[in-house]
Amino acid sequence: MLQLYDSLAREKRLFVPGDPARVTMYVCGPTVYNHAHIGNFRAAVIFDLLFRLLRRRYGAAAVVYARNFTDIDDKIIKASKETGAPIAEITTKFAAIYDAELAAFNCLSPTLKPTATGHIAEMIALTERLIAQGFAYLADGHALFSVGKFADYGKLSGADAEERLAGARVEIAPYKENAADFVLWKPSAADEPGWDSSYGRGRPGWHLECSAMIEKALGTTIDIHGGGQDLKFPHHENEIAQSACAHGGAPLARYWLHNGFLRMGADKMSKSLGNVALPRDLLKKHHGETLRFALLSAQYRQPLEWTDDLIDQSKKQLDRFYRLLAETQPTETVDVPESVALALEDDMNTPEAIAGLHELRDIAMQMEGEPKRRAAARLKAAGELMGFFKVAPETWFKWAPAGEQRSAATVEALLAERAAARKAKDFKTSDRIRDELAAEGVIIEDGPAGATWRRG
RNA sequence: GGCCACGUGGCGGAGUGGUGACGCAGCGGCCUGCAAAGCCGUGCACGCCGGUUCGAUUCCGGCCGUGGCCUCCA
Repeated sequence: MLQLYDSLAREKRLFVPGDPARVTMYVCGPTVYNHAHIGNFRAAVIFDLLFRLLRRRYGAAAVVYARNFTDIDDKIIKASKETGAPIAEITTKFAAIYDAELAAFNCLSPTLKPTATGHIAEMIALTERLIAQGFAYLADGHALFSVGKFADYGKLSGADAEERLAGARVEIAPYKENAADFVLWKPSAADEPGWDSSYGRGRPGWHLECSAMIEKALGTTIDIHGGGQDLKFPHHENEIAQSACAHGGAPLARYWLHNGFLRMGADKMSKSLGNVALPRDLLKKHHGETLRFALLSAQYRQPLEWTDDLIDQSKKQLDRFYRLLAETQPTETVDVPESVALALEDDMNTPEAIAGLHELRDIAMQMEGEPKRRAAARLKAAGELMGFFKVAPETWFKWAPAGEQRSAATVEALLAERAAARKAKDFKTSDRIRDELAAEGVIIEDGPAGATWRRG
């Protein structure tokens, strides 16, 4: 019984897909003109988790998850003009980086990764339909959506458009019939990229692409639409309006999910504030799985403080789990224990699920032999559902940030030297070696079977 | 100004009308040559003021504080 908080209904609702044999989810992806920041990744990781939960419940083949790349946009045009690089080169590059970095966070690849430029014809057709039906109009080379024609406008964001605009700081474009109307299509200057349409050469507005891609890739009404809180207005509000009007009133999505933000100190993390942490930099110092754990340490709708301490705590918790897995080497496939599954199915209560992981570990630690192995397998299954335990425990404990680290071979050599010293009860030497390695982040642990080492 | 969230112990962060989150850090102990890991034990937590209630951190009202959206944004 999967329950999800629906932002439109403003309550938790039992998830019932339109067709259990084809469950559809769409999430707004990045505009690919520079590096994503860790806040962007929170959304990606959260919806990856939901993707995993849906696959578990309905079968991997039954879930279609689409996440787009916005690859035509004024910021991209600007980046191209500034760097001299062709637009396609910029967007291809940053889309590839985005995918690769998310893979390091143990995110599964979405089923579909549509691009805006791959759906120009659909966007033009959608706009023509909206114009023909009187929901949109042409003015000064622009195609504009007439917000007044859609009675439910504002339902998602909780305020009608006029109220919002009352406090807006933007100037109203003179060609708009009403201040709240938004652009479907805008004209392109000669030196700007554009496509020919029946209403002139131009390019799509931001909101149009998602409606067009959803319609083409997933259908008229999808099960889940996800994105960050800040996308509610105007982006999602506009998507809802376009799609509903183009589809005779059929809703765009059955469930709307919005994730909360990462905070850096007192503020929201954002590029304009300059307080961003980039996965690109973080991955140089931390394992992607540690960062994934950190992102999941708060419930997805709540704000989360992003600090170095949070990353450290995440690493330590994963160490505890990996330690058990290293010791027991479970390989069998078992069902995900209820404690964790139920927590996740309750609107993705990841903190409670993580508490369940700790409980599973505690249970296993009290056992010996085969029962311990089986108990460890349960922990492994639970963690894997959340996208953890992707690597072998040995790999986990020997992982080091790129470069500058002492090689495994020299650590082993020093360990042998230390073992000899300990045998001779030369603890001064043995402690010196341990301290030396500790200074480099290599931790030695003496056990009954000799010393082992890990990177801290 | 309009709309919307949130305020839990040193820190991160769940949850609940009446005992326990969980984790990190701390403290005491066991284990260890010493450590580490592990184990055991440990800590007057729920912004303030009213109200409802036998009883509120949990419900209601007010206040204070913080944050988000209203402009590209996860």
